[in-house]
Amino acid sequence: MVKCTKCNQVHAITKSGIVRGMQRYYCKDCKINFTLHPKAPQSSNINDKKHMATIVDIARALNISKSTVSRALHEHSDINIQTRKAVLKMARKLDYQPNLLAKSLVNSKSNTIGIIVPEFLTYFFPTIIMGAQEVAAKEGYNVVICQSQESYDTEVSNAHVLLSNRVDGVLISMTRETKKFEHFKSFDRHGIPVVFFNRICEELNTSRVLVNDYEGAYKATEHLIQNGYKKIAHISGPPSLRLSRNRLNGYKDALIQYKFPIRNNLIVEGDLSKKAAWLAAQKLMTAKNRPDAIFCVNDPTAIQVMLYAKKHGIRIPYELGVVGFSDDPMAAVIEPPLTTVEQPVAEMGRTAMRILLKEIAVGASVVPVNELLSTKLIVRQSSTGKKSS
Amino acid sequence: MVKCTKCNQVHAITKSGIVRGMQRYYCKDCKINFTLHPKAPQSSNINDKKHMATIVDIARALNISKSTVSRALHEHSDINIQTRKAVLKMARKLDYQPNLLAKSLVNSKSNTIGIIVPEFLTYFFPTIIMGAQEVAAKEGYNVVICQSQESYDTEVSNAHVLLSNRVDGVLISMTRETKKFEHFKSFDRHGIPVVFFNRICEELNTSRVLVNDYEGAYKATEHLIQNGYKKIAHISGPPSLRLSRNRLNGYKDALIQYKFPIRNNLIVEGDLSKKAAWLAAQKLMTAKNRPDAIFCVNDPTAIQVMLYAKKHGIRIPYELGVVGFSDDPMAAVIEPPLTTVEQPVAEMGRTAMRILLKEIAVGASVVPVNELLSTKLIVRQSSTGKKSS
DNA sequence: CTGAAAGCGCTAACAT
DNA sequence: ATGTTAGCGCTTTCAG
Repeated sequence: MVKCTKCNQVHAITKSGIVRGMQRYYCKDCKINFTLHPKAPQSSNINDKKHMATIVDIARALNISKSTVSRALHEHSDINIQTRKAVLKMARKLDYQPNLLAKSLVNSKSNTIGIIVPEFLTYFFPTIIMGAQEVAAKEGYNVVICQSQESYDTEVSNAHVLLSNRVDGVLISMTRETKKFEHFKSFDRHGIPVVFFNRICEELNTSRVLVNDYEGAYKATEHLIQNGYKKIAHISGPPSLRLSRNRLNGYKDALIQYKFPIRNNLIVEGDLSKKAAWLAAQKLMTAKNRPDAIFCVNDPTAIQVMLYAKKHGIRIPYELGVVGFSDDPMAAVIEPPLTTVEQPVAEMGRTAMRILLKEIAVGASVVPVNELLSTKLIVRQSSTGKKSS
Repeated sequence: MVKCTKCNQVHAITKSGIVRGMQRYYCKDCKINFTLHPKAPQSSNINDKKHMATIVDIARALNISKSTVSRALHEHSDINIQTRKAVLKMARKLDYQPNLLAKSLVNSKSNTIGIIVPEFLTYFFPTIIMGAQEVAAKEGYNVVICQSQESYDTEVSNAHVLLSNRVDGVLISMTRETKKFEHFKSFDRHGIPVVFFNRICEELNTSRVLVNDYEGAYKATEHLIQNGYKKIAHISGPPSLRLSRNRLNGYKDALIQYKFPIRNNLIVEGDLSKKAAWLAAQKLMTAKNRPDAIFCVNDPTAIQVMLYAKKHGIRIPYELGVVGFSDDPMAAVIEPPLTTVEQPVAEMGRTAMRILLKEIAVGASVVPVNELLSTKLIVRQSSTGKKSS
């Protein structure tokens, strides 16, 4: 309630325009115009434990304008060096922390990158994130990480969160159950670049970073063949993911190349989870015509196979050869050590982030790139027992 | 350059106050006042692929005020149900995504929690983060994760980033080299609640979540004693961390309780890293009077000890008993399976986040709580060879 | 070299 | 039930 400065009454006041940004009032009784001046800066506010200093606080303390403070803080063109020093000093004194929310709002640029991964309990995604963060940090970007937990709905909600937080770009590895892509497209609609890695979205024409899954799988299968295994099975990933299909194809083509038959009962579909891996192992090893080797879509799967074999007294590598994919640290520790296809995990994160930051910098829609990193077979003892036995 | 609306000249123009938020100009030549009206909303803007719809776009489209839109979007008190529906429909049509940056700025509340961890490559911290995220998500909070990488400088910079991003609260597990705490105190200075977990800061009077490290270590050591081991060594963590000291004390007290001598040459300080663990194992096992069991400060350390033993043909558990701490998934996979002290890792994250959110909700400085979660000894084969042999 | 003003998108107090 | 206004903290023309 505004009171007249003269009669101190409230009932006869009407507004009468704005002058120099201040509301002007008119008292019908006293017939005067007046403006309410902002209350003197309550010093209580600045001393308030909770108050975070702003550029206005610095400006007031130095009796200069906030524009000058802003410029001083940004080593802007030509600022009086004295002024600059004074501002910097005061900023430190007031423990000034720039409010990036405000800055982002003004600039329509949050300097934040979103990452969506299905999980980060196995070593794979954390390592990718580390690589990505390393590159992002160098360029002054922050990273917010979302876990979709292999759930499509969660992934959709992750996408909204990132959009609402106005991230400048997004790195994505899809869930295994994602079949609709509207939530990804909305990034594009708003001009937010997206780079897929590892589990890419084939329906969208964005940049992608992958390892050569086909080649890795081919080498793994070839290795088993060359080590004397005859009935080589494969536990695959969900066919919705291209990496599953590529690894499956690598496996098949190696068999074909070496004139091995492709038997459908030796190909069991998993979903990359431990549980599915265990069931697949069970299915394969209890069949009449059981395999003497298994190439697994990833290391966690291979490790479940080994645990299953151990539990049932199946000797690795003599009765069963096993090869995995990823070189999970566990692979080197399990007994016998697991042969696996090493992929440059951290490098994948770095590469994806590098591409993304470039797309952000360029701004306009760029031609998507497809980066294909190569793999390397790491031979350990889980796959070398047949020939020598 | 403002041109007079009448004479179209520029030289005689001066400003003459602001009316209804619009700058008013005066042409000295023509002696008229005029206002430059904002150019008609360029419809190009709305159709612009990049443009993100705002409440103003919705308001304009519906010819209502933005407050009404804001209210409709928030199921506010009493809004005409028709209006609400229209707004919601238009919001969907324009693919409206609320700008949380703006919202946070206005509310001085970002609905974001910062987490600082030393690393997230072992399973431990990712699991904690998962637990924390789970609780945060339920309350509508986002989480931004920072890795200090065991570096004090990085940790300081992490703290600044979180402060600048105006997180509403912070969860921290310190680096092993943090000895100064100014960067933590600044959270408190700005009224941002902090909860430490696992690696707490003893100098700060904040809430903390820990497991009963002492008790876990005591049980582990007691277990080794009861299984017939006589010369029980300990590879500890850096004494800067309280958890190291607590585990060390648990170890010592168990020895004392059972009237075992405490020999300083059987206590080797590690730093939780693999490398230090390997060196510690080497130091212990090449000493004249080598131990017949080692209680390790954590599982990664214990695993290095086992790998060292394997490499040098030391048979576990017969010549050397090993116990770890944490129940890392690797512990169950290594051969022989590793006896370890299980701690409720995900629960630790959940508890810490619950406490933090409560402190945020209460607002004022609350009495810090100390949560102590309990541990459980998981007996596997790495520690049960002596008695039976 | 510095200041004044506008505006980023939103909420909320106030006024109808 | 809806509109008006101010302001969150910052950057960025524009005008001296």
